[in-house]
Order: sequence, then C-alpha cells, then structure tokens
Amino acid sequence: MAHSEHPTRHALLDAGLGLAERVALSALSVDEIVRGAGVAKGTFYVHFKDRADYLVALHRQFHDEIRLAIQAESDELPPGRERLERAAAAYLDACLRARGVKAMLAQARGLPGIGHEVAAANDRFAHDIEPDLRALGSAHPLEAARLFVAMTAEVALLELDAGESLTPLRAALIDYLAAV
Amino acid sequence: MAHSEHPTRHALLDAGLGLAERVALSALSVDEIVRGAGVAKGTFYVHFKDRADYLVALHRQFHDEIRLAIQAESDELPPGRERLERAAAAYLDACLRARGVKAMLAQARGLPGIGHEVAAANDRFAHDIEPDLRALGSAHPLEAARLFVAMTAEVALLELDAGESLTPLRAALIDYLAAV
DNA sequence: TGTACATCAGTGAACGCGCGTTCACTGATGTAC
DNA sequence: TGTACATCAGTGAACGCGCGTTCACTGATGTAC
Repeated sequence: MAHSEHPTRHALLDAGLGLAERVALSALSVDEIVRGAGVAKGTFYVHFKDRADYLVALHRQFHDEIRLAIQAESDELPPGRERLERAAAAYLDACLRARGVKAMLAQARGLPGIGHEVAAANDRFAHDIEPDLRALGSAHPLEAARLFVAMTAEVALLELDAGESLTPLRAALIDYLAAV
Repeated sequence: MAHSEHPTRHALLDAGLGLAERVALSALSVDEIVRGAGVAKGTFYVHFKDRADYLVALHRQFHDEIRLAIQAESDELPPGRERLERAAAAYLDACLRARGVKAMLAQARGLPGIGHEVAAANDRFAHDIEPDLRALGSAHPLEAARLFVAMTAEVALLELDAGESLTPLRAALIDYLAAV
C-alpha cells in the first residue's frame, strides 16, 4: 500500500478522527470533514471514492496505529503470559491516548461498509495473540484469543467512559489468563 | 410501564425487528418500517415521538425478551457456576432464535440515542450475574461480570455470523469460570 | 532558455434524492343525557 | 332507544432540510522539444 501520504488526504483523515470524538460516526458528514480539514467539498472526492471508502480508511489508520503501539511494546518477547499482558496494557494505553476510540470500537462495527473491516481487524488481533494462549496451555487457543480481544476492547470502552485507566478491570482481565 | 401493547404499536416494532435482520439499524427508515407494518406513515408518529424513541423501544423489547428467556432457565438455581452456565447458554440460544440480534448487539451501541440504553442493559446483565462470580470466589466480581457479559455478547455475534452454535467457543467462554 | 502541452490536486456551486416530520382530515368507537 | 358530541387511532400528501455526489473549471507543476 505504502500510503502515498498526501498531506490533504492526511488532513481529511485527521479531521475525521478529531470529529469522531464528538459526533457519532454515522452522523459524521462530508461537510463537517472538509470544514475540519479546511478544504473544499470537492477535494474530498479527489482522495476518496465515496464516504464509505473514507470511513474504511479512517478505521484502518486507527487500527494500524494501535497495532504499531502494541508491537513496539511486545514484539521482542516470546509467546506467553508476559507478552500478552504487555500487549493488552499497550493496547489499552494507546486507546486512552488515541482519538475517535469510541467511534472505532463501538460504532464502526455496525456501519454498512465497515463491519467487515472491523471483523477482519479483530481477527488479526486474535491471530496475533493465539500463540500466547497456546503457550499458556489453552485447550482452545484461537477461541480464547477471540474472547480475550473482545474483553480487552470492552475494557477500553469502559476506560474511555471513565476517562482513566481502571485498575480492577484490568486486573479482572488478566485473571482470565490463569484459566485458559 | 405495563406496555399498553397496542396491536399497531406491536406491529411497528415487529416489522422493525424483521427489517433489522436485513438492513443496518442506522439505515432503518420510517418508510420501510411503516411499509413492513402495513400502516400509513403518519401512524408511526401516533405511537412514537420520533425515530430515536422508536429505536429505544425496539432495543428494550429485544433486551426484555432475552432477559426473560434467561430468567426462565436459571431463576431457581442458587448463585454459582451452574446458574451462570445455564444463563449463558440460555442467552446464546435465545440470540440464535431472536431477530435483529446483530443490529441490537453490534449496531445499537453506536447510535446517537440508544448508546446509553445499551450500556444500561449491559450493566443490568452484569449486576444479574455478579452474585455468581462472587460465589465462584472472584476477587473483582462486578468487573469479572462485565467482562463475562462482553465475552458472551461476542460469542453471540460470532455464532450469528456462523449461523449455528459454536461449541469450542462456548467451551472457551466457560473456561473463564475456572479462573475468576 | 523558451514555448506548448499534459497532468492533477483543488474548487465550490449546483443537483437530486430520500429522509424525518407535520398536519388537516377521516371514521370508528365510547360517553352523556 | 336515539341523538349529539368527544376522543383518538389512523391516513397520506406535502414539506423542508441536509445529505452525498457531480462537474466544469482554475491554477500550479512537470515534461517535451
């Protein structure tokens, strides 16, 4: 892909992430996006085929950023409990810093064009941590991985509502690893 | 509340649940709803203040039905593992039977007027099963309950995509109860 | 170096469409006397 | 039993609005010769 990373394209996506903090993703209009990016409405269609195409790009950028943050924190560790704990913490910390988290985690999944994209992203995460759950001796490592991803996303959303890291919730998440 | 249960109101909600199987909840239009229910467009506003009011009622009906199915299956049991397993199975089986599951579980959360309603429903479920997790000796029973609710909803969605009950996934869900 | 042409991001007015909502009206049913 | 009135679910044409999308155009930059 290599993201030609055109500055205007970047400005449009950046404006979208900022707006997604305040308005529902389904109500994120092209008018608001171009106003946020400071460009004309027609410019939007220079860089994106249509609104759905834009939303997919928005989600992909969000997901890629989070994924990089996780890898930076857990890449060099061998599969196992420590790597998984570090990955989960990196994910949650990145979600607390990132913009548009609620939009991407709670809203994107239900939108016409992006549902498939979100499912694929969750799938990718699940496969990323499957070796860890296998190393922990899980009888159903991939299934356990899917559930762990779902739980971690839920923690991210609850932390977002609270506006801060929720220690007992993270502890309950880590408790899961004793069981698999 | 006691739901005066007016037949036309019921027909409108029923049509919505049927339509939610096929179209995104955000794209569920008043036109389609009234067409599905076989009434005039104005009738919609006899029974609901506006579209958001209707969607809240739709979600509430879905949630109430599922909750009744769970209670019927697990009500007389004492808090503990068995009650929780039965409740989870009842929830998942009810989701496989119910209409509009994906809309309610994956889409409603992100919609402008209903997000709060969905959060409240999840909260209610979590408090319902908190005694079970306490009985199992969890160090963070309410937090563990929230995560269990999130996992179970995820299983429901994956089963819905698959179109059938997924045994290893349900097994991985139950494995969680060994850890808390 | 200068001229002619091609490319392409950016512009913004204009468009059509479908949406949620309104409202004056109908007709059946219930109530008063 | 009969008449007058009130109530209220239901009707559907009409409305305005905001949306996503288009398109003819501009102007700067790159390329050929």
